[in-house]
Amino acid sequence: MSLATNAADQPTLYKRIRADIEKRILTGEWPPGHRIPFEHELVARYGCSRMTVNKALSELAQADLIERRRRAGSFVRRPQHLSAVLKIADIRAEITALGRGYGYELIGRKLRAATAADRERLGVKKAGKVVAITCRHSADKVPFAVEDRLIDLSSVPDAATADFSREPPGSWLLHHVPWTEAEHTISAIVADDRTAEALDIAVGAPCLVIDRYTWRSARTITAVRLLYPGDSHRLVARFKGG
Amino acid sequence: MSLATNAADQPTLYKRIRADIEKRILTGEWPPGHRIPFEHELVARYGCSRMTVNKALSELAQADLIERRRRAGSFVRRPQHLSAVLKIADIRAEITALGRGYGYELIGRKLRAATAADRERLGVKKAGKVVAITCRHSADKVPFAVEDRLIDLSSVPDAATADFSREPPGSWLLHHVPWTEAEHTISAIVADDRTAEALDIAVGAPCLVIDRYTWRSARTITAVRLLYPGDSHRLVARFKGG
DNA sequence: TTGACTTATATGTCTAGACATATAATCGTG
DNA sequence: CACGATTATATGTCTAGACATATAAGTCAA
Repeated sequence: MSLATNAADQPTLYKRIRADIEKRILTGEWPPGHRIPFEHELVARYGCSRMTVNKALSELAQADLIERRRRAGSFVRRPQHLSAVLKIADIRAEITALGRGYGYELIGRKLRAATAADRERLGVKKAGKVVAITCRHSADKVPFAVEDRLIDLSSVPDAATADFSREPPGSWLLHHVPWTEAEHTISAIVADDRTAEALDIAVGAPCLVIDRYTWRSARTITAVRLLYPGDSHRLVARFKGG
Repeated sequence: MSLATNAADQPTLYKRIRADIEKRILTGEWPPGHRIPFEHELVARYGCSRMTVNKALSELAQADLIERRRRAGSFVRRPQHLSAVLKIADIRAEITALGRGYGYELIGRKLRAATAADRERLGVKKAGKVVAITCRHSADKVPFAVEDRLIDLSSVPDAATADFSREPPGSWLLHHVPWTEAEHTISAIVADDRTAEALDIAVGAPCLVIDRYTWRSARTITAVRLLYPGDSHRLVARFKGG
């Protein structure tokens, strides 16, 4: 005989409040800069305690949809710089997710004392050992990307003995080393002889370049350059915002 | 004579709890999958009420750093697909932020009934009017990007009368139309005659291409293609993750 | 008009409870 | 042993208060 305690409302109250406000913001009814009702007004409107509306508003603030100012109130934030969540998965996962057959080929692997160029690329000052890896990823036997990677062995000693002949270094690192920060730089180049051969495209064809640097608490882990055939591969970023 | 009520701790308690846990996750001390202490344990450790630790844990969950499961506990999430926040600001803001002089030039503007190609590009089915705009952005008098844009007038009627000869359409839209969702596609091409001339680069030089589609609640607003000289311009994405 | 001081107020944080609910673990039974 | 019913438990939500604190707004004197 026990019925739902809250008659016919699926979501919890604070979620309903949050969704109500979010909707008004996204539909433009409350434009950027608009002052949202005060907490005590929402308390009156929804007949709940202040902690409940506070939770709803706090989450909206955490999501950067509104800005809260003491004594002044809460305001709809203006569409911040267009920011997109660019999902760049591990290449193997990316190809597998596309339902295509993943292929991997280790082209070269060298363990050496860091040269001046290596140190500059990794952004470290003192000397140390590094592993340099070149490899190729393919999808359904067609070259998908070539990878040129440098791993700092003082940050990741295990990489010296890891077997990269079958497991791609990106996947290996992802599962062995936690990262805290990274940076991508995206640019375009035209294929030189070596790149053209590796990707099986014409010399002078466009290539998309991703340079990725990964750190763990200010300590460099790896620097990698990925080259994709530019006219075929596409990076897609989807985002939401106010 | 009034001292701080809480002796020598700047941040509030729940923020300290949150920061403590975040640190352990980011340093790898608590790896992905690790169960973090139960709320009642944290309550005992910090000597506070459950609502306080609950607030800390809820925020970590909202930030996708941990996952909370009823009866089971809270767990460190595994590094989701590498996801980067790619900040692609309004071009004018981007150039200004670099401390360079922004220049803008409207190359062409046409108001027309949507052609089949327009409709396909915007992803709409029924006919309607569109504005097609071509323009060029420059930094310190040097071509920075050329823009080729289509605006759906059924979504943004004001765009028909807006003056795009001085204000770039991107900035105008950003300030007049709230967006809810967008998608970027990044690729590389080599410059053809027209592009080479517009960007003042050689024919066959690499170009970075960004195609951006913007919607407002499933309604297409605009489709834009931006072409950047590929060897000079770089998109930088920074991100954090577990 | 300007600057310094005071006050009012909205948000920020916190408590000590309460009941709801999903689900892992246990217990019985066929 | 397999499977369904029961129980224990950690999180989820909520309340009715409390005091802290930043700051917009008002007050008043120079």
